[in-house]
Amino acid sequence: MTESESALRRMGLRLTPQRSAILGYLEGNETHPSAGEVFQALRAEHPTMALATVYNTLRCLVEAGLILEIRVAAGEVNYDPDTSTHDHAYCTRCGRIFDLPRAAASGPEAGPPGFSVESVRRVLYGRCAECVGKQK
Amino acid sequence: MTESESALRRMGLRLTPQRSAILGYLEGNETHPSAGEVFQALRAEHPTMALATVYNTLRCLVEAGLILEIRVAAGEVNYDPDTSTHDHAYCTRCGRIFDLPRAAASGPEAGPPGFSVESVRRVLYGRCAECVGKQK
DNA sequence: ATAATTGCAAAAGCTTTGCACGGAA
DNA sequence: TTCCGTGCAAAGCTTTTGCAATTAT
Repeated sequence: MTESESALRRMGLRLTPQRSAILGYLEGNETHPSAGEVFQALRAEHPTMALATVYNTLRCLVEAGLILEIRVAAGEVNYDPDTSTHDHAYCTRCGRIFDLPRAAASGPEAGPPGFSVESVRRVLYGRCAECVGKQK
Repeated sequence: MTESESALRRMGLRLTPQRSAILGYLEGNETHPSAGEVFQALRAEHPTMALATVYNTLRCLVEAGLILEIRVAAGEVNYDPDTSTHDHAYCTRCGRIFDLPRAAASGPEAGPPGFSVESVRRVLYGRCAECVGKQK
């Protein structure tokens, strides 16, 4: 059983084949897939898995703190299995999301008066190396 | 004619009553409304305005650089008439979005190798003063 | 006059929900 | 055995699109 799987159990969640598959796909995955992409990727190996199950599972995993959800593009939520502190760079042409180490001095984390900060997200928007200079 | 309106003209866009109304509603608005909220707010004064027009107009204004779109909550895009450099704080309980001045030292703005940065967004997630301590 | 823009309605995505069956513990 | 989780289908939302009629320039 992987570390993530035992973490699931610790959260009081059952370990089903579907959850194993989704966790296994996310593990070490740096593509920041959306729910739909996870579904497509697992379809070959798990033809009966429902898209709703993918959504349900991803929500569970987020609530359990095993993965992060990131919102950089309109119309979809992407998931990141790396829960350590880091930033993201989003290419506005190809849509890819890159991980970035967060610099030590990334600014004060103070909100408005009385605001209790739980997490800080930082996203760089621009063109990735492959898309720089290309039109449209 | 307001500054925003002449800016519209400069972009080669026509100045319609609907666009004036939307610009007027956004001007100085600090609530970061979604398209649906803009539509609801203008409904009384402009009963014939279509929701699609609101969406079209907001997209125009974003492309013209007159407003910013911000994505902090799932399922909707919010708009910010303040295009100056600043950050946001999002209350995960009540959903309100607050403006934050961006500190001078807000970290390096370098992406992956070859990445050309166009803009940087920073969001603090947490509980606002009114929601801190409240349950759920 | 001309072409952009609107309103309306339909459609397209993404995501959630209800419910009966099936499987993990 | 228990009841959580799955699959399926339907519904909910936000957003986009097609097209005829309207209107800014």
